[in-house]
Amino acid sequence: MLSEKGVGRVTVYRRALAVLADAGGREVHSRELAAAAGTSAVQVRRDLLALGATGSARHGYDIATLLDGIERFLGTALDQKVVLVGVGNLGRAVLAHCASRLPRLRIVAAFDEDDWKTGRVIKGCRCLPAGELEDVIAREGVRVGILTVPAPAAQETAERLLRAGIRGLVNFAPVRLRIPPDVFVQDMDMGVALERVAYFARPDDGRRDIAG
Amino acid sequence: MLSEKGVGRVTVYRRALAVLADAGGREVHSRELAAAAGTSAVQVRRDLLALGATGSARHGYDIATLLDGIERFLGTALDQKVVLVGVGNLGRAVLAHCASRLPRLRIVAAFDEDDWKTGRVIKGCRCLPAGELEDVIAREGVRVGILTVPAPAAQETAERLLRAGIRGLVNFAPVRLRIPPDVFVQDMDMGVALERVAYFARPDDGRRDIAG
DNA sequence: TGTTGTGAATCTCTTCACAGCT
DNA sequence: AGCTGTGAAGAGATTCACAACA
Repeated sequence: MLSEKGVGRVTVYRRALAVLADAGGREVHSRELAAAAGTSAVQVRRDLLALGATGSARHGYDIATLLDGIERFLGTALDQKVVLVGVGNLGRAVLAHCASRLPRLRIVAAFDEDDWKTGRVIKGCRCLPAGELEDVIAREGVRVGILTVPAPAAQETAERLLRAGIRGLVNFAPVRLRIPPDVFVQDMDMGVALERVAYFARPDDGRRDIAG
Repeated sequence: MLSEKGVGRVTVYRRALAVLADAGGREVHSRELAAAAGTSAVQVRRDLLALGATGSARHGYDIATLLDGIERFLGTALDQKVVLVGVGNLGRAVLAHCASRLPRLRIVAAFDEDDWKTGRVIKGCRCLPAGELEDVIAREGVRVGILTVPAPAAQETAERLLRAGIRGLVNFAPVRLRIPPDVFVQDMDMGVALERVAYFARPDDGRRDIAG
């Protein structure tokens, strides 16, 4: 009942609402949420409507009710176990980010090929040899994986994760994964992102019409 | 003449084409490019058409010609100077990634508040005190910035970058930046990404109909 | 036969416009 | 007066279907 993009926006609303609630706020208008989430007020109202929330013309939306509604909508999504594969620079950065900002998504283990990394605790997360990947995922029932391995290892690693039971992936490797469509993949390709920004920020901002 | 999303896809095509060219390939069919880029053959043909490239029914597209066409389309975009602000875990990971995979986007400097980081060379990139940010950007004419600072510093840092002349940003901070619409911003919010994946990978895959 | 090029249809998301409420 | 709720319109992107061609 809510678009794929909409789910992303709702998580942003949740974040903004949590801040407002912490600050002692009681009510919020769609316009404010829109500003916080970087979208329009109409879009906010549509999204909130789509997940059953409702507000009053006088006071807008009740923050506590809204938060509760979003939590109910997201359901078990926010309290899941996660594994991360590839404890390089990026892997460590992601581990740190998750630990400090996403406490409810528990990273049960990080995996790496390098022996000298395994056995240690990195950013509060135990690091295990890649060989134990299947065991841990199956035993813990993990459904979400984060891929921070080098590009050449991405496809093979993804397949291992899928075989072990993973149902959703955040893929930081600059590679398009070839996997069945019933597994949700979110690509985080910083190369593409950077080149896109470079394109739209380029000095020659003149339109190129029909072929250069 | 090409959508915002299309530009992102074209950069992926370019990557795939470079690999094919290195392997000695001469021609490529839209279907192959589609597989490499994770999209459909029709989409590829539309994109290529939009940037003026054309193929033959017999042999598909000529790889060299296509690469050349894409380079001409992207123009100066790929050879730009970039600055990065925030040399934490994530910043270092991004520096390493750029150095190894995006050699043409030259990161002229990384900035950080912490004195013990500045003055050193990290991942092949000189690290300067944040105070020199405006000077370097103006002097070098940098138009692209990467934000890897902590969330609380993101808005203020972004404003400093914009005042100094930055026209496009890759924002890794989990914050919606409030900046003028003529500056291109690409958000790379791993929190949103993870929560979205968690949602679509959740165990309770049952549809929730009209309100819970 | 298999592929490109492309008008038309479709689908999805977003915005507009405004009725209804307080 | 200002906000929510929502049908209708609009804009974009993607897919369908097929003509043209080698």
